[in-house]
Amino acid sequence: MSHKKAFELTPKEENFSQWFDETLFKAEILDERYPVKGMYVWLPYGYEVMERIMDIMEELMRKTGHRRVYFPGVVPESVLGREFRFIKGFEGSVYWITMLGRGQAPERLALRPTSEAIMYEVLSRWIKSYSDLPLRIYQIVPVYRFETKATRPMIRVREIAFFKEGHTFHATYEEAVEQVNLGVRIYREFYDRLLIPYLVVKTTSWDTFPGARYNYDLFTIMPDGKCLELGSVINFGDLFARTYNLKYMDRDGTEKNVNTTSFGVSERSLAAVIAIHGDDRGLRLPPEIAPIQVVVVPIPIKGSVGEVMSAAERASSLLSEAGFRVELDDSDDRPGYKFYKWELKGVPLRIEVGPKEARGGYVTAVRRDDGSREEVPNEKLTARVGELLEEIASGLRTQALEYFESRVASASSIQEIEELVRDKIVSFPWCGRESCGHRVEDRVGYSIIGYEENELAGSGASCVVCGGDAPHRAWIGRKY
RNA sequence: GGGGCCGUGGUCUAGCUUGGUAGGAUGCCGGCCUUGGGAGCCGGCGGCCGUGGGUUCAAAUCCCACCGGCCCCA
Repeated sequence: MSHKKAFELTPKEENFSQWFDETLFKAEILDERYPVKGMYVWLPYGYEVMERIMDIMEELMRKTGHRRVYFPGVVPESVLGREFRFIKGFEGSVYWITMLGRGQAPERLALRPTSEAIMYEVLSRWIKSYSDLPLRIYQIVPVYRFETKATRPMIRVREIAFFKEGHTFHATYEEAVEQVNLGVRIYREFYDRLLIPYLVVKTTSWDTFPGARYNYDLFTIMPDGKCLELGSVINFGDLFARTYNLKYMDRDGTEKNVNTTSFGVSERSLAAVIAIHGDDRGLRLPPEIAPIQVVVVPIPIKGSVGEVMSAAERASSLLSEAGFRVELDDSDDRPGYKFYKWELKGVPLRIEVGPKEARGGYVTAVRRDDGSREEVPNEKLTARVGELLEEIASGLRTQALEYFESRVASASSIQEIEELVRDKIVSFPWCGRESCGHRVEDRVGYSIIGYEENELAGSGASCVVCGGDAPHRAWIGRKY
């Protein structure tokens, strides 16, 4: 490996994994050098981006009637164990606390791998009547999963540091169905605001979360052509309720089971932002989540240091007063060095102020999304910066969509799937029968990611296996 | 889950085959000089060579185990 400068990256196309790891470290998102496998340190800059992402999520959750709570991170085996009924082999991916101080724990305790069991244990005491329903809560906490040898920062981790898990409780199955649809809408809006293209699919019956009636997953496609699951919305019906004794008294005086759902997203949302928008120079952050939206770089030349610095300061404070997040980089480094540094960190807009600008009453604005530059007169500064940030967001969205489109394809026969799936995520018509689904998976060698239900209804499409009427559009491809 | 490769100042790395004073680049600190895409010069700082054990007069180097990382396959 040849030597790289502090801000230099392996080209993204050449080796995505390496590009991703280097970017996380050099842009100061994560420190990967923590000595526990699958766990990473979040650096201030990375934490700030993640906070802004979670702010969007919280805004959406509040708007839709979900309230934030906190439940403990430790659960006794006897409580978690009831869940194992559904989730075979789950025990093997739990972090167990077996010692308490110097002594053996009387009962093993688990670090939460997810919080259904923890919450349901308590909620059976909260929920007594139909008037206690619906109940919608969420929390943002770390969860622990001892799985996969092949850990990867932010994508396959053993400590999910930012797990937003929503849990809802309903009187009827129909309401739970409505809730799941709401959950999908929330996630759509969330990823729309992150400018990330995605696919919403229902998972196949044989790949559905254990203990669930059905679930929807959101996927995006990473630069190495693999699907990344970005979120999941699960309808448990009353299956968990029966295990955890979640009952309520209905209007008619009879006791009924509560219907439950859960839905979660994690720091994978940031992984997608970084992977999809990033380029060979580093991050390209959407303005909404960029900790610094505008960086002002003064370019002092001997003899004009004073006027350049004061023009830069003026621009910086004007923008700051107008509500933009601005950084004036008046450090001692040379301008070129600063350009590379802030580009790596993904700052959407750079304002350059040199002697020409200072004297001419304007600044030079350079966009991170496409590198284009323009002169902005001082009197139009704040208005134009606002417009530019919007243009940058839409530029990023357009580029991301173009990439996404280039990575998907549709097939109408198994043979076509086999050809296309080599470097694409492929859709195909499916009748919905399990045997036909398995047949495709066996032939193609990958599993079905999920299907868009009734997306092809009435189109006359025929199943790639049996040739029968195919109402569903299924998707198949490589997965993380 | 199966197989392979690797671990040397913050970062990247030479040295390991054939045991004998750990070398460079970058970074960091101080100073001078500079600033329109990673400047230059002078001086300085920074290493129990991943951890533990073994072989040996002597281990970064050879052997074993563990921890951590990367790659390929399922």
